[in-house]
Amino acid sequence: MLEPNCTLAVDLVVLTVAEDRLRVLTIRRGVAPYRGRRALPGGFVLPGEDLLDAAERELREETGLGGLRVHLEQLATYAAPGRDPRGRVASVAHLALVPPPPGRPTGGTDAASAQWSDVAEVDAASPPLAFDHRRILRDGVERARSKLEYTPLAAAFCAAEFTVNELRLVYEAVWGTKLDPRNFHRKVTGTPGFVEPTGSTTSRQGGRPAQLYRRGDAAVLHPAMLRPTATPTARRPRPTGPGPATAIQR
Amino acid sequence: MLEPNCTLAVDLVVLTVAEDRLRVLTIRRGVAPYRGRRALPGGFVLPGEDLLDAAERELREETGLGGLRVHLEQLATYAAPGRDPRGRVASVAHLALVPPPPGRPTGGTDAASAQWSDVAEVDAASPPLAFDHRRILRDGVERARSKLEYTPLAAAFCAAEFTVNELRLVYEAVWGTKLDPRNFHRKVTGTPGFVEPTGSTTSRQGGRPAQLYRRGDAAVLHPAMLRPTATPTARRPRPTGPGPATAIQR
DNA sequence: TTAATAGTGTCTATGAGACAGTATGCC
DNA sequence: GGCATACTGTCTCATAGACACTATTAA
Repeated sequence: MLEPNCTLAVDLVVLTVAEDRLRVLTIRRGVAPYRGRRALPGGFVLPGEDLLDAAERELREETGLGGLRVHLEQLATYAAPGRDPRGRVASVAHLALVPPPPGRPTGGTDAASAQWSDVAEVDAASPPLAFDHRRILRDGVERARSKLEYTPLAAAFCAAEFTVNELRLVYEAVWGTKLDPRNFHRKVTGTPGFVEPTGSTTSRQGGRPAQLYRRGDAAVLHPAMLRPTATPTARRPRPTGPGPATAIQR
Repeated sequence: MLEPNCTLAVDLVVLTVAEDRLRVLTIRRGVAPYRGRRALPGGFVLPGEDLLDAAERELREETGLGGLRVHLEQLATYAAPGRDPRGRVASVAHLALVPPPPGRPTGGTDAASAQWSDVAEVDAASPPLAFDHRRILRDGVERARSKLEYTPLAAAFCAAEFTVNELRLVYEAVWGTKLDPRNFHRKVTGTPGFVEPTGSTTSRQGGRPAQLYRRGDAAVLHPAMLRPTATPTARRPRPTGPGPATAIQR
């Protein structure tokens, strides 16, 4: 047998979209170190427990998100020496995407007060999150942003049935951009496997009733839903003047 | 202080392209468990050592890849209970992309014989790689494949200066596809920040001398180099017959 | 009716892929 | 010259984005 030399933990970046903003679940630490500080929910991996199971258990225990459909995936591992004053702790961070929670999250055993907060505010908060959780949060948000580009995972932020409009609001909240509703609609319904119509409609928005959709069965999107880029294509200067369009090389 | 409950290790998926094939570095295990089996190089993280440093050290120690430029990034963490019979081991796998090695890799301390092998052969080998290394290898290869799409990382497989042709051979080896040399050339040289001309040329291929390039400074490619898809766009049936091109919906 | 949201059509610019054709080296 | 590789031009189709327009409900 080997001599154990570190403690294995999981931390959770739990994201949702509520009131058109990207939100993250944080807890207030009830014990040292960083007692009283906000932190990402997490905890130690039990003997005989795999990482994803530990993350799922913590999600239930600490956040009271019992029955929700969640998307859960491993994010990255953080094990810098000194990141935890109690000793060598390797934290395997996980990313969870959940639909908007019905009410306030309920604190569990060691989570004094779980709470949804605006991601930007948490990132800029003073004092910052405990440990290296600010970095983990940033990595998680960036992962979520890029996953929305090439997977149908935005639906994980919605209820089981949703309208195209609701899906667009998810994209806008996560990316922090505005999208053209009409082009978005065409793109979503035109990408095979992205969404499936349920056949029923809803008029919860007012206006013409909208079709309801379920998440489709595609694992990746073809074509992808690319984020609008600041430089639409790195804006190569268009040849507008007279003369040959191609510059002489060499 | 906390009671350590696991052992922290790093494993390496070291990939290169040699003779137009994607190759992975494996070692033969000199100690139990899985003694005599092929495995990915790796080892335990030292006290006070961060993960990436451990991976870098193992890369040097175990594989004799001393002075090479390498790209090294964290891949994922594998910690299923029972994955190592010696006890609870969390392996933080890393992905390394290296230029074609000048000679045979030299085995280090506990690596009896490091060796480059065809990725497909290793994946299909019997007996399979030790531990869960087959799964790790697959995840690493898939990561490399998709990273080539949206980053200029293919250049990590090349010498410091390379031709467009050499870069294309990298893509073809990693993706296992053929690419049109002419379109590839236009795309690579037209994507800002992908490659930078050095000004000099080479005629190592025979034929007209080729420009030499260095890796550019872009972190991501705009536009991306997408893998050719089996279904170019999920092939919606093209309207070829007479009559209105758009089918009536509903 | 108006307001509001849902959804379609169409135009333009750009990129992907196919492939003809030109450039420049070595034999 | 012949051949091989490097590179450019051009055509076609698909997609992204802009935006006019139609559809269907509630008040």
